[in-house]
Amino acid sequence: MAKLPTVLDVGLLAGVSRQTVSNVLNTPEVVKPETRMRVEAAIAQLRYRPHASARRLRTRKSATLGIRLDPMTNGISGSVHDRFLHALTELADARGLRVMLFTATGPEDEIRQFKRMHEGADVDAFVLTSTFFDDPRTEWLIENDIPFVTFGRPWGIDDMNDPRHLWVDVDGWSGLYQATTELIAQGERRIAYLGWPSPSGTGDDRRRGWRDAMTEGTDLTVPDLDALQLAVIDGVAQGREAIRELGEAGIPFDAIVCASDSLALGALLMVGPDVPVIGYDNTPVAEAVGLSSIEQPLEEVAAGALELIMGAAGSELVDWDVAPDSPRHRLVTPRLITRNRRIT
Amino acid sequence: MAKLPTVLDVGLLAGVSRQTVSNVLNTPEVVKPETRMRVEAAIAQLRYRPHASARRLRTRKSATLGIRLDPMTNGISGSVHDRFLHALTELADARGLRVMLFTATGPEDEIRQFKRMHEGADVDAFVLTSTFFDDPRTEWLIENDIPFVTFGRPWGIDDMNDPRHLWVDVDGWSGLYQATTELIAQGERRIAYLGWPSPSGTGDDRRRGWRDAMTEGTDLTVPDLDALQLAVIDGVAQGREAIRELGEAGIPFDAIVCASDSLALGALLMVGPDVPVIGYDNTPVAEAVGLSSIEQPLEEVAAGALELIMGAAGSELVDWDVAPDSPRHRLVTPRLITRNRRIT
DNA sequence: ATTGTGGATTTGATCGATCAAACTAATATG
DNA sequence: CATATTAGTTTGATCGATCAAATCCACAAT
Repeated sequence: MAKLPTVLDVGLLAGVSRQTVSNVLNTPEVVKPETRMRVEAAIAQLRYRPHASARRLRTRKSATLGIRLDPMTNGISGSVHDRFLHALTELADARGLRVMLFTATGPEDEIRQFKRMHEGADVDAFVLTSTFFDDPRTEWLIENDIPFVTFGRPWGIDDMNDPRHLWVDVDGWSGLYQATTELIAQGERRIAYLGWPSPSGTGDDRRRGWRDAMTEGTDLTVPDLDALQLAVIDGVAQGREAIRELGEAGIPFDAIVCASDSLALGALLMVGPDVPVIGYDNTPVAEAVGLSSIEQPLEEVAAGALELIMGAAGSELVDWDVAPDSPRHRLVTPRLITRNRRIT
Repeated sequence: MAKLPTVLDVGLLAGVSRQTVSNVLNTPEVVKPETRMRVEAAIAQLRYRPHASARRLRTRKSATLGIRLDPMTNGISGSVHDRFLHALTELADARGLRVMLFTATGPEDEIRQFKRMHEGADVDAFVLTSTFFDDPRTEWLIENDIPFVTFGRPWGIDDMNDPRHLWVDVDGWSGLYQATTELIAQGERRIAYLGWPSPSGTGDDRRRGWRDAMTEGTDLTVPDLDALQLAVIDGVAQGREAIRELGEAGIPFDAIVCASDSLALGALLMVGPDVPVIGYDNTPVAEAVGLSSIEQPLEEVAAGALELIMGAAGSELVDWDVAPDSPRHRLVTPRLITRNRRIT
């Protein structure tokens, strides 16, 4: 295995010094065009590639993002995180960035990992998913001045407009509002909401979307809405059970909107083909059984995350002193995918 | 942001040289126990962490595995790759290894990525998934002496016992054999096989499992089996259509075993609740609709991959000159998960 | 002819760790 | 007693790149 070429080898061949080679690579504008072309030819001829670790050691940058691989991907909705990961990796790749994975047993362990990877110059920044109320991870990252962006709004004490905390999120309110409004337009009146118990940032947000649409679009009273509003732990069995109980309680309903596809599938298995059901996440399951669902535009979320932290293009972190007016967060709108039920 | 401590700082505090600190970290057995303890105390006090890039520059090792993130294996079975990735990341983490992701537009592009990441000392070794006939990637990696392990047997010209090619795989033959045998034991006779067109390494392997079980366990003739053997592109709609055509052709069947959950779901939507169907991969969809399916033990696959390439423990690549008898491949056995249909 | 200016390029130092060789002191060998 | 031997530790060099400062050079202004 022949020794790999270095900047020096390239320089020797092109008749310039190592630094000029480095300049051609990093700041081409300072090199005279004809010199640059000669160096570029030498680079091509030797098939030179910069040594990533050497560069990182010197620059203290790694052009790498760290992201935790969620341990609890079981269940249908796991695919959301995975699809986000796909989109992120592809878009990062297009910018010359790498994505490094890690796992953690809990928030404290995750913080320990942050420290390790950041100190070792393994990663420049982190992408956090599944943020929750008063998340200790964001707190710690802010204190330690480590760049990061979250997929998910800060739900706790943290000011949503804190400029030190970048975030992208999907407007769950809008998703449920769209779904509910669509059903109302189709003539449904008593539309039930099958969601999760409070407090849950995303869950409460989605529920409000349904409630606002119902208040505006129907003449149902507050007690009516309260009766149609179900809150259970996420899961197919739980969704099914909740709808069964609703029916047994003698509360009539014409349609159901849900906080997840798991719940929606449960509902759907209970009510049969005649009651419209709309899920959330547009998972493969929804597609397979022909369930209408709300699609999160994860490519857009991933693109937003990268833009917030690295700017519109490139692989350098945004310098907030230089670009104080860069946007700090982004809310993307999901869209309703309408399908014809396939379960008979 | 205070300057991070280095080996020198630790040495100064412990009253030893930088090299001794390095030895404590890498070859503790050569350091006198009492010195070692003093150094360890200093490391703890300063919260010293070795700088990953500096170490990599010197050692030319990165303690990192590279794995390609499949381009949106949309559809239900995408979760297999993702589950494998989860298992791999967790097990790698336990050994102090990192997993780095990348994407590629095709085999040639993937080879270009191999080169970049390996030369830049970004990764020590690669894990390949979804190998296919005469895969050019394995060819290239072998030629360039870059360590790798594949999830999937070499299906082409490559000798399965080529010691330069490490692989782990799931015994698809056994999976289908188990499923078919189980159905025969339940009294089914005319069991159809819904699979993919040849040539397909995994597909052909699974089909053979079904055929062998049928030949041994029933008195069906070769023409019978040929009639019951369906080959279509993977997908819910395709599976459904294939079974519809089978019925229309007037070929009777009592049960169906499939090469994937997608096909199985399609079949299941066609035949209704009375015909037993068994899928493959045990995806969330299978769980949700109560479909029996063959589970691939992906944790075991991931563990196997790591053991082949890094030895039973540790984060150093196996040195084949030192350990010429290390195993070169591993075949793990899947198991049948039996469920009660939930689709009514 | 002298000095100044700015563009283009080169040189020396450095990032943090490990390797290879050298050194020290204590023990063993002939 | 002189010389190996060995365990434990230190010193010098190096990995490949980039930063900061120095140098070189052509050309203009005085």
